[in-house]
Amino acid sequence: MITNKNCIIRLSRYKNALYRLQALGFVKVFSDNLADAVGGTASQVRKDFSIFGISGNKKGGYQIDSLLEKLNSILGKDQLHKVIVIGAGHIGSALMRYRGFEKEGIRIVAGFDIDPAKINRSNPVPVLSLEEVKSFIKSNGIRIAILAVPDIAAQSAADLICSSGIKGVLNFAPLRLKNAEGCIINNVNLEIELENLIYFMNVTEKTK
Amino acid sequence: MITNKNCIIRLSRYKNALYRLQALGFVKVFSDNLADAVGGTASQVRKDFSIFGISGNKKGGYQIDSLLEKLNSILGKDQLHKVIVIGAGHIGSALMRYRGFEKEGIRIVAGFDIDPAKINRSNPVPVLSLEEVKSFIKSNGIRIAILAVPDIAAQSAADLICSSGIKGVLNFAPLRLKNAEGCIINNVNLEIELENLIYFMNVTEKTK
DNA sequence: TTATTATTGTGAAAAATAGAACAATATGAT
DNA sequence: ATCATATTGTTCTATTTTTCACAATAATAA
Repeated sequence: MITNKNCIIRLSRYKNALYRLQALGFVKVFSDNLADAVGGTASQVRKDFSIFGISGNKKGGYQIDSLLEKLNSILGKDQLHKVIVIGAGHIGSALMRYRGFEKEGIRIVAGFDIDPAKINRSNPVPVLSLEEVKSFIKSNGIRIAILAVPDIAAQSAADLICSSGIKGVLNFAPLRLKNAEGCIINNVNLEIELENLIYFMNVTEKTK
Repeated sequence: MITNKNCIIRLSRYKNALYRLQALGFVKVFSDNLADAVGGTASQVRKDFSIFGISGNKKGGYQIDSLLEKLNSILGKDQLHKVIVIGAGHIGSALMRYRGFEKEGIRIVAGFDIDPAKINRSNPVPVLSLEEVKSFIKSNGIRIAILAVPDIAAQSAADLICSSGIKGVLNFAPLRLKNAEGCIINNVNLEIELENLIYFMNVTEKTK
């Protein structure tokens, strides 16, 4: 079992690059093309593929369509993923309106908020009461949630959805959550991303 | 020079955990407390600190306030960072309205969009025309930009702002940008984050 | 057909990162 | 004042990740 997060991220990047190449009319691709496209080395591309038993043709490179098939299968993209958003504040609402997920087979099917004023059942993506979330998860077989609530509410919301059957959480609250047994939590922390950027800006500036 | 991104991310997490501990009335902290708080090991905490010449007291742990001072200085948090947002779509607008950055010394001072309908000079965070971005960056000494434009527009927008003096970009477009000399680009790719989550959900499920 | 070339696939080497172990030592107890 | 204890700082070890290097081989050319 591969536990290298960066490796999986690279697979996603390869996949995205391959779609772009395919759109440009390319049919096959070499490891160094992909390396250029995602910013790595050719041997890392080949090693990544070899880990997952993906093989190409000596001197012939890789067929883009069959490569995409394999990557999509590894990444679980051969099925539609229904996702709910917890928290209909600025970030949560933006995610519900964001159209970029659809083409990745990710559909946001509902949002939930504790504030009655935010509830709106007639939205394209309806916003429901947080009280309904448990039954919604169960009756719709939802496995993935995006958590976009204020940090003070994040842990209790995480506990609620994980105990309701959610298996994976993408957490936007700037806070490390204790994850329930059998539930994976990935964090997206914009403040930390910016701090990181600032740190590396500063050190490269000083080095120069 | 430290190039380990994860290490810098951990520093941010330590910092955040320390503020929480401080708010709870704690004055000193031990490496294992911090390890628990951010999910690592005590020796990694001490190692991280030692890399940056941060020292505590044998048997006495670390003074939270002086530790915070040092971490904040390393992370460049002893100054206010003015940030602009390129693209006033769903994500860009949400970021402009997001209040979480302020307490981190990050102030979004303006947004820019190519669509005249999006321009609004009387907003709390004004949305200006993309044509003005170069002069705005120069006259306000802006060094950091968040890029939240459609992927088709991302590279040209990145080229524009980098050539105007931007030194760091947080890119939300699901696309790896070629970075201009002297400009650092960090990517936040929500599709890839979700794919990653899905992959690890699937493998842990199969393993079980 | 045979030689040449380009590219893969992978094992071995190197580099980077994390973790364990423990001497050094400050603190508090007796 | 001495002892016992808790905790740091750092060295050493282990693990993970990346890169190198090259044999194997498929495609192309002569």
